[in-house]
Amino acid sequence: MSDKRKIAEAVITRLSIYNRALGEIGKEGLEIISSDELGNRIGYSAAQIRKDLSCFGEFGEVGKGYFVQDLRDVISHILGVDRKWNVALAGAGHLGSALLAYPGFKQWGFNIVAVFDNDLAKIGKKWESIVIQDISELAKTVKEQDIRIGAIAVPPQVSQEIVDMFTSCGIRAILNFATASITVPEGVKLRNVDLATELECLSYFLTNEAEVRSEVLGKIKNSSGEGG
Amino acid sequence: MSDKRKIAEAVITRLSIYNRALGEIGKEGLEIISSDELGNRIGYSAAQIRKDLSCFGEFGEVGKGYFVQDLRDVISHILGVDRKWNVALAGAGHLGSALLAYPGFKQWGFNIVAVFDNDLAKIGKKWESIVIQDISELAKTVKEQDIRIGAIAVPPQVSQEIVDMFTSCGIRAILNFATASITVPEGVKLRNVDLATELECLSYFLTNEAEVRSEVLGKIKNSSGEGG
DNA sequence: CAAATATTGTGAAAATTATCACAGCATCCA
DNA sequence: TGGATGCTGTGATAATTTTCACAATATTTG
Ligand SMILES: NC(=O)c1ccc[n+]([C@@H]2O[C@H](COP(=O)([O-])OP(=O)(O)OC[C@H]3O[C@@H](n4cnc5c(N)ncnc54)[C@H](O)[C@@H]3O)[C@@H](O)[C@H]2O)c1
Ligand SMILES: NC(=O)c1ccc[n+]([C@@H]2O[C@H](COP(=O)([O-])OP(=O)(O)OC[C@H]3O[C@@H](n4cnc5c(N)ncnc54)[C@H](O)[C@@H]3O)[C@@H](O)[C@H]2O)c1
Repeated sequence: MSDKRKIAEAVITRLSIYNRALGEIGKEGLEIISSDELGNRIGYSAAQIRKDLSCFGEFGEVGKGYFVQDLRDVISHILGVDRKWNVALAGAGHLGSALLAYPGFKQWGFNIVAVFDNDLAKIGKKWESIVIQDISELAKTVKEQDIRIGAIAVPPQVSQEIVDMFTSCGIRAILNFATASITVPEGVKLRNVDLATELECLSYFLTNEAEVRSEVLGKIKNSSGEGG
Repeated sequence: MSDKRKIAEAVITRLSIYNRALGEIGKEGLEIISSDELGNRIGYSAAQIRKDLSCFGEFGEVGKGYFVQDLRDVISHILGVDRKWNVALAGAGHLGSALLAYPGFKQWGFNIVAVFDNDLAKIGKKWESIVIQDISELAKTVKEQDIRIGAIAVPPQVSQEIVDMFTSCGIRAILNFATASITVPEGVKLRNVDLATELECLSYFLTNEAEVRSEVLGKIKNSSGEGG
């Protein structure tokens, strides 16, 4: 059942999680895995996994399970990560530098090919082969370098400005680390990495649920936010 | 209608977002705001906001709206952020250092009071008043310093180990930055900050939806991941 | 070979979540 | 004063998401 209905964002998020798990499983040398076993590892139900996959096609072998490598290739293709993406980073401060130094992005196929700041002390400095550019060059560079994804690591007060710069030069996908309420035009996908919200959810849990829940401690549960 | 039913995690996440928006609105000097206007700013429907709040009580004034400061206080209390929380950080590498240097946490009431690593070159070094400790001291320090939240910024391969250390010394709330499939016991809340997943969702969007969506560009939409 | 076992893919049912729509109250305005 | 307006809180309704449960088919075992 792989017709082109609107797929829920939650499905995509889980696909990404399945994909990572499949990578780990592959490294262990396992060639085939059932939805049940995969689910146990990552804390989702077998039915959920099968339903999610069924949005895109039939990839399993009845009575057997899924070929780990094949399923991985399929999911990678669905996610569009069987290619490289060029990423621009705005803000070369503490967080921006950590992101730049992080080899994970490149490994996953997301290349930070340009970095922008407005601090004269930083502009012109190099990180590996990338020279930090003046923020005013953003639009030009985005076009020249075929950049499709923008990452935002500037202070909250200016984050909306940067979003606007990105969207007006054609960027359709933005990863925002600034803790601010920002807005994008329709047709642009924004994902927020919002530490304040993460911590506040933990705080809520500790305040309102932790005691009650801990009574039933013992069983293992999932790894994706619903640990209780 | 504020009885003690199980509240959906999504509600808590939004509460946190409302709270931040209320902070910004307060700074602008506005004293009262309607659910409708608040919703417009952050991309949620007025009904959604009212429903979410109604899980906890009645905080608005009919015909008027919500007192910005009062609602903020109420939400802060619900989230349990009208107090301080002690946080332990495992891993003082690139990301760990950025987190340590980030003043936001303290401002929000989350104090990183202890940092752990297993690299002898790092152990003993100071960041402001915090000395990086050997990871083996984790349990002792967590108890001594009344630490309730653990943050994980170690390499993926060892992240599950650290989770186990945290949970076995009583930590019930964990914020994980390592890109790995990890698991926690029931009664422990885990939130993952998973950049791989974030980027892969963007990649999916660019690959499968961006062109179609961009036809209807123009209208402003919400700021929380559903920008399309 | 037949019976037992494993596992998928998927309709149907259940559960959860979001939206609608409006009664009811407060405020404003003439 | 009284009618128009603005906005909340919520029951009802709609939509979405997850879980269930099983037919269909492959594999293993004796
Ligand atoms: N550091 C963290 O661990 C962390 C954690 C959570 C959230 N954040 C968020 O990430 C963002 C960056 O945090 P940080 O700690 O790196 O801050 P930072 O101050 O170290 O870096 C911000 C950088 O943005 C640059 N900048 C400022 N205005 C700019 C503009 N108009 N155009 C281009 N560049 C500009 C600054 O020169 C600086 O280099 C902030 O919004 C912060 O809330 C950071
Ligand atoms: N840096 C980033 O921007 C970034 C982005 C996304 C995800 N991450 C994830 O965050 C984690 C940390 O990334 P990083 O870039 O800071 O890596 P890093 O290598 O710079 O830092 C890891 C730190 O953990 C320490 N460590 C290793 N094993 C340990 C153990 N058993 N006990 C205690 N400490 C130990 C190391 O000594 C090092 O200081 C990784 O899991 C990575 O996947 C990082």
